[in-house]
Amino acid sequence: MEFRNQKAIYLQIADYICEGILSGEYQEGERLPSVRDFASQVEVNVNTVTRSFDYLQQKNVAVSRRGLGLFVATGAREAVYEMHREEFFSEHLPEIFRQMQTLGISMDEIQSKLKDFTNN
Amino acid sequence: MEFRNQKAIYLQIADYICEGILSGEYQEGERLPSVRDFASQVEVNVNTVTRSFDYLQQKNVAVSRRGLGLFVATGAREAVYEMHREEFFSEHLPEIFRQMQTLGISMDEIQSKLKDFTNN
DNA sequence: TGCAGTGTAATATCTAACTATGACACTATG
DNA sequence: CATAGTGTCATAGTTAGATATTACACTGCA
Repeated sequence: MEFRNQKAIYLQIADYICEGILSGEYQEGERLPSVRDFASQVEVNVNTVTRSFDYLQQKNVAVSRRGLGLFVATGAREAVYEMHREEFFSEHLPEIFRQMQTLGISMDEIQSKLKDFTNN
Repeated sequence: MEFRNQKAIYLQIADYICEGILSGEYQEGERLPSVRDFASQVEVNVNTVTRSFDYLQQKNVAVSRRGLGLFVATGAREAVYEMHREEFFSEHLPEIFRQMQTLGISMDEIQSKLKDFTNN
């Protein structure tokens, strides 16, 4: 897993898990990999994954059961969907629009790039 | 000036200045506000602005003259333009496309939001 | 020359994020 | 009951970013 500098690693891991939930890779009620498995898999410290897990619980996306593991919460998929949609439209997209204005990039250009993107 | 958590403040200040250069607010060869002016204006420490200035010099966007101030470098506008365009197409846009896929957002929806954006 | 306004440098403190490591409590299973 | 695999807690150390403060070197100008 490759990380970006801008965003905290534990948040990127949480995002990664959320995408797994959206895609259906992780079903509601299903157990997620253990902190230690995750840590070695993405080559990160256990504490960092623990922080991701804490974050997911705080957002009602996951529930931990001591001695058992971390499980996808019921209603998690819808919760994640709403959260990400909200963030997308209120934060990411406006920023993209701003940059398009500043850089003089047209919607046609975006359309063209989208074709390239979906073909690769 | 409002800052985001995700990105370092000194980089956001640098971005702000770069946008001023792109928009023509700051012409090439023109002097930028002093570190102390900037610091009090955006309510940030002098050291943070200094870091922004260092960054801009490192990117060949500005040149400092001791005792005089920081000046927009010749060719800065084109340099900033290329840098931001590159970043936009290789990093921001692909991320947006990924999220569109994950969240099931169509290009029509984006078009519609763009209209809202440009009208406000 | 003196002074105010420049960038710059040095030092110290604080916080968030990440790492390293060890330990503890709980659960299922043999 | 013992053990392996869970989450969790505690401690300590590192780094980047931001702050606070003081001081220095340079420049233009009165």
